[in-house]
Amino acid sequence: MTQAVRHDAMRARNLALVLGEVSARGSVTRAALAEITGLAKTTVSKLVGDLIEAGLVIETGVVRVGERGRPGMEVRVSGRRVAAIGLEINVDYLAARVVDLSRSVRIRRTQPVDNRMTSPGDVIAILQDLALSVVDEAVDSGLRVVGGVLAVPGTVDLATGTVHSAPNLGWRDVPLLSLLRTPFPLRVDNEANLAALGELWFGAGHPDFLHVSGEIGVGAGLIVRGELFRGFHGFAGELGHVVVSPGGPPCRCGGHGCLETYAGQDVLLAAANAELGAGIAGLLAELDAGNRDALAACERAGWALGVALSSAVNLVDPGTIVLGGIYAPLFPWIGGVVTETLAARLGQMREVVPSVEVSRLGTEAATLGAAGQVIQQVIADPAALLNA
Amino acid sequence: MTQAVRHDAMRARNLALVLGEVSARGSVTRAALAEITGLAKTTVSKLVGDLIEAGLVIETGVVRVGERGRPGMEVRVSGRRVAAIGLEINVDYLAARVVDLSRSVRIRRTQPVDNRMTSPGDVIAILQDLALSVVDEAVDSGLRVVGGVLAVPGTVDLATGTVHSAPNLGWRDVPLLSLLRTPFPLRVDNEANLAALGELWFGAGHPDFLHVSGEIGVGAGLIVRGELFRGFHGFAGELGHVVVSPGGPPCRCGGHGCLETYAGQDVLLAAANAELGAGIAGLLAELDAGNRDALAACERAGWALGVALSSAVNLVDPGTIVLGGIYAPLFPWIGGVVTETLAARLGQMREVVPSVEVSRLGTEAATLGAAGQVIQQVIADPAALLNA
DNA sequence: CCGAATTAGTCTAAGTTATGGACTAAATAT
DNA sequence: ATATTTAGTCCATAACTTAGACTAATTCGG
Repeated sequence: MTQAVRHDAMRARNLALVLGEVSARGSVTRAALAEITGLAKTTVSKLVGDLIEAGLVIETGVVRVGERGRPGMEVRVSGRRVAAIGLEINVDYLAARVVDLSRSVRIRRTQPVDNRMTSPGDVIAILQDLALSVVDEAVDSGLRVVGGVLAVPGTVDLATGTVHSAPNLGWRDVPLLSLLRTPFPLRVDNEANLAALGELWFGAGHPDFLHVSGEIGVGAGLIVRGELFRGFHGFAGELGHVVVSPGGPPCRCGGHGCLETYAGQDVLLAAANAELGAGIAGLLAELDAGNRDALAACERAGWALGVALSSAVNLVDPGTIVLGGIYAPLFPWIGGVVTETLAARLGQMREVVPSVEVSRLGTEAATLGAAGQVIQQVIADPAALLNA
Repeated sequence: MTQAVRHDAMRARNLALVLGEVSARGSVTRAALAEITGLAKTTVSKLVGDLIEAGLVIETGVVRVGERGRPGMEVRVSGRRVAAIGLEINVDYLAARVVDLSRSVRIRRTQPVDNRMTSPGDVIAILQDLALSVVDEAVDSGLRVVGGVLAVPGTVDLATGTVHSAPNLGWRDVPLLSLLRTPFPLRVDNEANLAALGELWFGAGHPDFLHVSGEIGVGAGLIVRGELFRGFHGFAGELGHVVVSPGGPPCRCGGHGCLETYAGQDVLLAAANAELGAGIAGLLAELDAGNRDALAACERAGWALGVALSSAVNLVDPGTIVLGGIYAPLFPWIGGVVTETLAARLGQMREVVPSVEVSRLGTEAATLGAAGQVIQQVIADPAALLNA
């Protein structure tokens, strides 16, 4: 249920409203903010004053808005004080990103580690060192890291920060959060979800799409009106196990003919006769060289993706579809088939078939989404930070 | 974005908070409300006073809560003043229901009309007469009908109230809302969505489920945390066109092997060699008589439903699955297969496979959901009604 | 070059709502 | 019969937002 609204909550909401508009518009004058929000000039001035004092917003300079009259003083979100950290454990690397409140990426750090060969305990130790060193660097440049999120390729219990199952890492029931000691509040979340959020805040721009994360598994994150759809238990978006053909190849989930058995990374590499060790780069080389098996594998994967996505479109009606992860570099070979398959299965029903686009972020999406989530939280409720 | 919060908005939200708790708990004392909401006793008293004055809430009587002390005066939502109307156009009938603010169904009216044989104009005329007569009856018993929603089996543009496409009625681009003259504000919405909402407010009780409406087409409404998920264009929940087998029978949507080609009403009847004219009753008779074709058709439909639902569960992660429409009476013959198919495809991945339940409402779900939506709106923002 | 017009931002008195604590009311326990 | 406990009201106060007066900084017209 909603909470009781007292004077302080009223103020908190208006503070968030103002900061949200400043963040969305880049820079605005107080007068414009009053116009936009419907709040009185006085109120806006006071709220902006508080935000400036807290270091969340800075005055950028005088700008003439209309033809005549006193020019306004524009303000924008300050990137000097508050920052957030995004962490990621993936199959073959650990990564950290620091993003400031204005959504500029301040620090990028990626560290190759074969996490399938390493015990969870060791991975966690390395990750903790990485996080601490990155935070030190951030603090040195005057930033205050107010929080962080850790992206993991698997299902996560958000409340406890426990990894329920991460098949690609070979992890089961690892209480990640309680094993990590960080000098900032940390949460753990699913990599596909965070990648979708990353795309939302740092990529495409539109606030309605289904973001597909092709990795060894295939995940998806659905963004509706700028918000992530999680489902009841938080496991929504398991596109990899949507049915493509019920009599198809057996899948590790127990079913048959899931999308993953057609379009997962390992399957693609195997079907293309590319070296598994070379990863996606090897496949790309084969494709460039015109390897028929590789081309056929992509064709098949694209068709399967189209079939699965047609089910997804019918069920959740996304605005557009963004292909990320390994599908981003493979887009030239699969984009066309996906679009055609989708159109063939949806064209009669819908006036508009969602367009299929490429992600602009590549592998960085999840870490950026992770850090972005903390930033978003500050912008959505700055009062929580001021009063803390 | 959120709106500016002024004193009146603060009051409006607290009013909604109090009324919401009263509605959710049946009857409560002011003291308990203060405890629950966190508002001061004084504030609760004033808010409840306003709600009583507006006729939205009434005092029911003195009740002893604790062991000692002055007994509290309980209040509950009043069903005496405010009511809403739910209307439905379906293939072979028109229906109207009047529901009061306490969610009691006050008037039920169903009128058989073969809407496939009747022009939209004539259908609308009959519906308007029905609506007016029902509202008259409601007014006679002291109710004030504050709004209504009309359920239609097809895709609807919510903003304009235009039926985009209703294949079972044979309608295309009918501007329903602008053709209807009603003495209350009216909206038009999709039947499957409203049926899900009906189940939410008048049926199962839990606030997280996927409600499947089996009719000639197969639709679904997803309820998450008590809210309907609509998707970007408002067309989410088209379960009928989720892929069961990509090489399956051709579907009117242009695709192949959609769920509808296995589990739609007409397909079921045809496969069971039941008379199409007799409708679902005919099929039920055949099943009771042990007709092998009919049993096999149900087996096949249940399997297909299970396959499609496994995709749905992977994508949207519903709390439970509720089977409504024709699947409610057919549940004894399909429920088992659906559950088994679902378990076989999901068991390895998830600890908990959503349970498959029957709808308690049958054909009434959509009209109740329609009226309920208006009631819900009043409870979510009573201030809008007070100030109007 | 100066005054009128225009727009931005601040200051102040007033309005609305919630609150805390004192108060009254109505019951049980001793 | 009195103390204790709980429900609900009353009233002075506090925390916001607001409207409108005011000051500041600019352009326009003569």
